[in-house]
Amino acid sequence: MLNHATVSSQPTQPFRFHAAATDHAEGEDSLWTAATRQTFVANRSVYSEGDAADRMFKVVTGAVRTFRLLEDGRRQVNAFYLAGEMFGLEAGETYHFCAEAITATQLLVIRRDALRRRMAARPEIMNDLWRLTASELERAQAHCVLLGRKSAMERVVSFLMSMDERVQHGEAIELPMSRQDIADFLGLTIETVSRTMTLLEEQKLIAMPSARRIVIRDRRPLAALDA
Amino acid sequence: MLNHATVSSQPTQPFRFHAAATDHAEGEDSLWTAATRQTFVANRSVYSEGDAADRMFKVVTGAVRTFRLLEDGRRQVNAFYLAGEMFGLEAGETYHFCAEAITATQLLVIRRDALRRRMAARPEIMNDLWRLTASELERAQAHCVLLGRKSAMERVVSFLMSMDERVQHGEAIELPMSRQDIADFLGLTIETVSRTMTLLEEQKLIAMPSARRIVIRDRRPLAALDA
DNA sequence: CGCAAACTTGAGCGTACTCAAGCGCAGTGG
DNA sequence: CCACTGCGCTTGAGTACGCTCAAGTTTGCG
Repeated sequence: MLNHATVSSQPTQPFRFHAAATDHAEGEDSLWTAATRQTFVANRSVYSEGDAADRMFKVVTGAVRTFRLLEDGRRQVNAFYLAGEMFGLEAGETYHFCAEAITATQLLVIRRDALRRRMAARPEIMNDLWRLTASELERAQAHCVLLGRKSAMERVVSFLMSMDERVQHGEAIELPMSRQDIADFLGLTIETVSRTMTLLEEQKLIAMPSARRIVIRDRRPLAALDA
Repeated sequence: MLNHATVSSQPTQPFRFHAAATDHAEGEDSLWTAATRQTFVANRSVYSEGDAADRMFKVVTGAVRTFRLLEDGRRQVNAFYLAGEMFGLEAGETYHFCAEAITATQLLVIRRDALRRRMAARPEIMNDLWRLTASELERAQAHCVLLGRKSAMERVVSFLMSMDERVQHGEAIELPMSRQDIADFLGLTIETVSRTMTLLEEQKLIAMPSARRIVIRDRRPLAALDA
């Protein structure tokens, strides 16, 4: 049985099953050992809105974005998934989003019928999947607060702090996604994201060795903005 | 067993179990017949953020809002729940939102341990609750698109269309919530909501016999705006 | 090295916000 | 019966934050 005490308390972070579930012989590993591995080049679609939701994924390396498009091309990025994070779990029959690899990406893929078989054998798995859905819900709700009520500066800081927590960071945060991806995630334009980051750099709160590498220089005021 | 084919295809609408599950002797009713009934006056809190999530609710009459507050008083309304709709289901141990009665409201209340007992007896119920969580997730994600990428006009129209579908409408839509509630739901200010509705009225797309009563006059262009 | 894509910067604009006043309706009391 | 009051809503004027359009600049890759 999976460790139920490890549901993330961080609503901005995708759910992960306990990484060190060594005392659970049939824990996480039993789910993903049956999985196949699949490699995607940058910008390759994993699935599209409306596709039959017959698989679930876990990022091994790389990064994935899920998003929705409006008719006129406006895009809302729903979430980014980094190494160790799972996505593509649907209760219904079809996906409600598009998912694309951001960079070269390796995914573990588990078929839904395999999932169902395992659930039949060990009903606790259903509970775990429910909690995964619930943690995605929590994340989406927190994102609504950001999109509905926060300024551009607060959004960008919130994003950077979240990435900082999720990336295994030696010094700098490596951003796999473009400014356009970030903008579409935060409900801003690419120019506003760029300007806001420049402002943070001018205020010496962050450093940008390159556009995709961010170093947090002064955590305190950033955390305050991320209330 | 509940009718699994009835997961709402409308992401903007809270989930309802099939209303006419007459062929399922132990369907929805078996869940809520064990429930107690509780009455709330307008603006009375149902639960607060951080409270132990030990109960789940179903609106009999009235309306409920769930929301989150930031330190400085900014508020994001997550959802409105009308008659027949359920809320307060959490996978974790505490609520992530505040819930308040908007008007005088009657709720069915089911305790979580009762829910757990029923799940133990009939595991399909867990599946139904998972689907309820999943439909809330879908709604939240659709709301992210609205908050991140839609104009004030599109947001207001989207809200009105959603209310129109959910309220059992004879002619007019009766809004239980204030302009402030709507504004905090749509990520706008009260003035913008008011101005936008006035504009819709001037364009003869809606009529407002009173501030809380809205009549859809020309559905076509409104539906186009709600793409 | 050269090109294209990604990112940054600048100038001007527009949508939605802020601040403020006015309106309308329901409830209350003279 | 009607003024009074309070609250919710509307309307107005001015502003600001983030967007649009348009160069530049940097980066990565062939």
